[in-house]
Amino acid sequence: MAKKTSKTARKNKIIETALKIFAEKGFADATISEISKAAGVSDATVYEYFKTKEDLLFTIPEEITEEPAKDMEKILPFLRGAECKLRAIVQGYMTLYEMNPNYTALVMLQLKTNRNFLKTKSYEKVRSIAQMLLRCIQEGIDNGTFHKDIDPYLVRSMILGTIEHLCIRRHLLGAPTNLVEHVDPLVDMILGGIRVQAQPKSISVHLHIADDGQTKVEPGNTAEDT
Amino acid sequence: MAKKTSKTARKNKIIETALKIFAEKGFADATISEISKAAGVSDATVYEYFKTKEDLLFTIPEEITEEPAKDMEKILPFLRGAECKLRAIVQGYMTLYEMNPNYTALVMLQLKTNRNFLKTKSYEKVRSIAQMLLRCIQEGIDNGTFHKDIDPYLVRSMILGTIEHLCIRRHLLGAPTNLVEHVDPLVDMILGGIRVQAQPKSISVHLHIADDGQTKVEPGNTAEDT
Amino acid sequence: MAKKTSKTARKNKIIETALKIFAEKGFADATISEISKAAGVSDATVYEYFKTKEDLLFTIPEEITEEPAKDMEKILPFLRGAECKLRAIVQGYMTLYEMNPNYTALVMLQLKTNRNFLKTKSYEKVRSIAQMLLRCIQEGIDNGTFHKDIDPYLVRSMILGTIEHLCIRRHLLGAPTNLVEHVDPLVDMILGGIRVQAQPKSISVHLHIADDGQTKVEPGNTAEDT
Amino acid sequence: MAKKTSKTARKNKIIETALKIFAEKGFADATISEISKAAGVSDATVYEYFKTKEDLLFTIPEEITEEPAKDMEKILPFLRGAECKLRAIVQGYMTLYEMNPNYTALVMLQLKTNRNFLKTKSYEKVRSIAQMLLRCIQEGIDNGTFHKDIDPYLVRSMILGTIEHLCIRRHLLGAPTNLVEHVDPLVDMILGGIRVQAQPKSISVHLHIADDGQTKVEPGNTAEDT
DNA sequence: AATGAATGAGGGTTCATTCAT
DNA sequence: TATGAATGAACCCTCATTCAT
Repeated sequence: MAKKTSKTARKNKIIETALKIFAEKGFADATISEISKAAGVSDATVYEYFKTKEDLLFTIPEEITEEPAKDMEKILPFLRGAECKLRAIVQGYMTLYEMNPNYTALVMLQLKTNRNFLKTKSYEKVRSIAQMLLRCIQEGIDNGTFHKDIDPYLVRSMILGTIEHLCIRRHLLGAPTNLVEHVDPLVDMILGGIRVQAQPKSISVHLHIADDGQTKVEPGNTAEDT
Repeated sequence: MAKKTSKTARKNKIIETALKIFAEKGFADATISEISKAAGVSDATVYEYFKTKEDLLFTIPEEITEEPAKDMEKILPFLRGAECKLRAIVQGYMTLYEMNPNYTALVMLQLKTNRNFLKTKSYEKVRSIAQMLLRCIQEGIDNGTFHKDIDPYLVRSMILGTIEHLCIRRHLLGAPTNLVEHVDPLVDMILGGIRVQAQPKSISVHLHIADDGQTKVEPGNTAEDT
Repeated sequence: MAKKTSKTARKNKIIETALKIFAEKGFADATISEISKAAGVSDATVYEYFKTKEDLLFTIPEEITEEPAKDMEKILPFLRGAECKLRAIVQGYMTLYEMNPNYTALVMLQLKTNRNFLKTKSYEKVRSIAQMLLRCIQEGIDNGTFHKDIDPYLVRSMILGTIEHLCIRRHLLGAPTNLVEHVDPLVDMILGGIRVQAQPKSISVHLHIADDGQTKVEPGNTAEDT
Repeated sequence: MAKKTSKTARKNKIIETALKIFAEKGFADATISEISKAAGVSDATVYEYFKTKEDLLFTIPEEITEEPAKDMEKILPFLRGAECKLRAIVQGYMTLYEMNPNYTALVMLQLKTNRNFLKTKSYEKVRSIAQMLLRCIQEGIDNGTFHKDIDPYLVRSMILGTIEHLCIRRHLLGAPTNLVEHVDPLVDMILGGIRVQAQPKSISVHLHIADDGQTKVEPGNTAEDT
């Protein structure tokens, strides 16, 4: 009846509500009428903003992914070295997923499943982050940080696959409560698997030559800290 | 009409057909009537064998997973060392998924999504293989092959996540045609990341400067093998 | 629930009911649920027998037209002369429409309007009667009963148009209660307009009274020329 | 926004657009929003001018019929004889319908179908022309031009029914491209069927009994004059 | 006067599931 | 045991219409 809220506010309210309900019950089992009721609008109003139920589904990630993707693009240029960047991207993913459990469930269980999603503008945005990851791996290979003969696509699949697996476990089993704390262990393992000899590490030797003529050699700090 | 086929044969026919159709159209978009028609039975007959549509879905992996799981259990005892076993399990997964695209699509897109599946006998079988993987990682940790401080669950998530990511890519994008050829690159990278020797990659050099003025250099253990 | 009636009986019941309701409220304003309720079946049952609401509509005339069309085909060969046949066909139409007011309303108000109906098997049957009429007019022209230069299509349009106009008036205004009584007036007027000579009616007699007292009678040529 | 057009211009624009769309898609399948968009106004504006969708439909013929009806009323007094007038009216109809295909489709398929239309002011106008036709037939009967025993309503139904049949055929089948060329054939046939001279043909025998004792018989004048 | 925005009301259609035969 | 036949229960979506601005 009354126009209490701005148009975009209404639309966002619908999107938020849909996100919540789609995440909880799954796309197929959620109904528009349930969403509209929860959003405080009528069924018809939902269709004012979204062409179909699926359109509503596909619109959700568009806005959520927008900001993180842009942020990551701003951050990366400030980081030196493929390893740093890679770690940053992984952290970005983990943070995003940890802070948006509903969105995570939606992506993992409803969107990745959906063939039509691949044709979507939303998917383009999602993909853009995945492409940063790929470029970063490629960069590491090109500048000799990573092994020449690794398959960057495989590495990316390892990273994304792991993240997704953790997210799904978390959603369905409640398993790893905390996602971000897996960033370093994960990245370290990945790096351990693709890094060309922990090069610099091997060089750091600390020589302590004592007055007494004794020379004491201590191992360089090569330990990774997790 | 006439009983041309044995009861189990009928049931299997239904399961096979359901697998195909569920994989192609998704659980929600497939209809019982479509499946029954394709299986050459009536709708009602499907309900003779399966309590509900979901029951039919959940029954599918039970039989398919049965044999591979048993095979793996037989094979593992013959293999020495966590690395070997781990490689074998990965190969088992990849082979299973590569040879059964429909089953793979079903697992990746329909079953992993479904909360109810977790309560299923089928899921138990699927889990049993995942548990072998976990035990094998744990074994590596225990006997010093793998780093003490790695999280075996995370490692398993890496392995399974990567496999699943490859499978989904293959299904939706047609991307990696061949799955099995990724076994060694994947396992090697994983091992590179968790193997104990990997740590000391760093070329630790021990300098013993003796009183006698002699300096003795000993090579550290740096062996990496990719 | 219980199968009280045979399958065809059910289908016919639905058709009858639909005929009644479509005729009363119009296709657009009638609802399936209304029809199914009146027919004593469920909505879903209607869709067991008919693919869509429009399919149900189009199926109706098929059966109703079937018999009259066949009857007319049997009758015509027994009639001699285009005029007789034409009169018979008109009587057939009028009788059919007079005895089936609902069907008439359906045809006049719902079907004639509908473009899709033209692609229908039902329409073929309806057309077949109209074609008999056309052939009959053509026959009259060919054998000299009717004027050579009349347009048989126009004549048919006159006949059918008049019939339909009467039917619609009757349905909407209640005007001519009786349709069949218009058969002869209508046909006579039509014949009056197209007959080569107002043949039988005109009693043209030529009297030649000869000198010899003989009176010779010759039939006169009364040909009309338009 | 800006008031670019006068109020009546707006209204007319809506009416014209509605005519077009109703004619093309049918009343039921056309939507207000479609019409308003095509007319360059908002949905709500349509409702400023017309109370309901049906009201809009019913308003359409009012203006279109107005002029032709008045014209015909002016013309008729200049014509002598029922036949002339009848022919003029038929020509009026045919011309109107030939020149306004959308209007014709609307009348034939949407308005004649609609019970509510009968209660409309628009219908009154439409009827007024039909009444002229009736009066003209009656006049012919009264002054002996037409048979005493013909039913003027039936004759009118013949005329209007034929016209309408031709119009519908034209609209749905594209059949007679040209309507006006059917005026004379139609009217001639009608006149042939109802004109008084047709009857006496049969009776008129001219006997010339000559002085010379010869009796000469001449055929009566049965020729129709067109 | 004009409209953007919202919605009530409803309708066609689908399908998993049941049950008498 | 197998199934033809029936349906209850929903759901997505549309649109004429309203009203505050």
